[in-house]
Amino acid sequence: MNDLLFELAVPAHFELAACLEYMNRSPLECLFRPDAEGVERLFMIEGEPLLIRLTMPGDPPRRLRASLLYGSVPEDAALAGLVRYIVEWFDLDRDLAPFYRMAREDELLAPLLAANDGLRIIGIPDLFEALCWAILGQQVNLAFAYKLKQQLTARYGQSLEWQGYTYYSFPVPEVFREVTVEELCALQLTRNKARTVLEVAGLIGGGLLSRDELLALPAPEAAEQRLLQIRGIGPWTSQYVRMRCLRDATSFPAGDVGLQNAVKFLTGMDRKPTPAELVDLSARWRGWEAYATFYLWRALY
DNA sequence: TTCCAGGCTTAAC
DNA sequence: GTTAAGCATGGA
Repeated sequence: MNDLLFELAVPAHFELAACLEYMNRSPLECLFRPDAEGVERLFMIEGEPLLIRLTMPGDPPRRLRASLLYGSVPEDAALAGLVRYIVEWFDLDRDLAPFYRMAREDELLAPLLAANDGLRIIGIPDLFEALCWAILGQQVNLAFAYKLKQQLTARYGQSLEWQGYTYYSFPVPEVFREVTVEELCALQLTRNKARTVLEVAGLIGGGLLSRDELLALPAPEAAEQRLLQIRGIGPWTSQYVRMRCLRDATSFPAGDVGLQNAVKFLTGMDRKPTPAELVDLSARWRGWEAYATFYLWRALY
């Protein structure tokens, strides 16, 4: 089966190849499967698995095509939700022209534009997944964060085996209702991470926290404050979620050690810049801090 | 062994 | 409000 599901027009400054290069950064990524031409991802729609492949065929390729590899064509509402997910995943409805105009003149960003032309912030549209990914990534190296995510997903998520490969979807918050901190610690989460994951699962599963609610707040800063009320979620995590899930282009995780290392490397500093120095530096990226960050991260890999 | 990694909390000033 | 110390785990 390889049915056309839908096609989307893509904006200027979008290159699937650049996005795939980013998505391919870790062989331990378990929630999607990128290759040279496209990416595959498992969705669970009303309990039914749906395996999708995204490509950009044609020459010149100007449309993003979603093909159905496994499952049955969803009904209109579910299909619309899937389209929305793809748009948010690749940040397709954002006009990047202003960012490119600014970044082309920027000493630090210009070389990164050239090397990553058409890269967009790869989003994590699902709030629970985004929060968990951020929590798992606190204070550990990325390889280990991917390992934690893989173990959590394999244990509590759903999967589909198709043509010899196992695809996974991230667990929904509800499955953690009876899960204990000890069970998560067995997956190598620290007690703090385990407690925070369960706390967030309870809030989202209980209807006390949602992406829509955060987006409905008057300002991104308000969403950040809401997330900061949760024990185990600090400035970095909430800024990260603003950037990857709430799609706030102005979010700037100044405390991010990856960002610090990228700036150190690109400027030739003999030490990492302090968060305060990064905030000062980011003034010239105003309005596009999250995109600057995402591109700066690319200097590390 | 030491140091670092896409931090957070608590206690002390 | 700001800073320091403790935490906890794997990888280089």
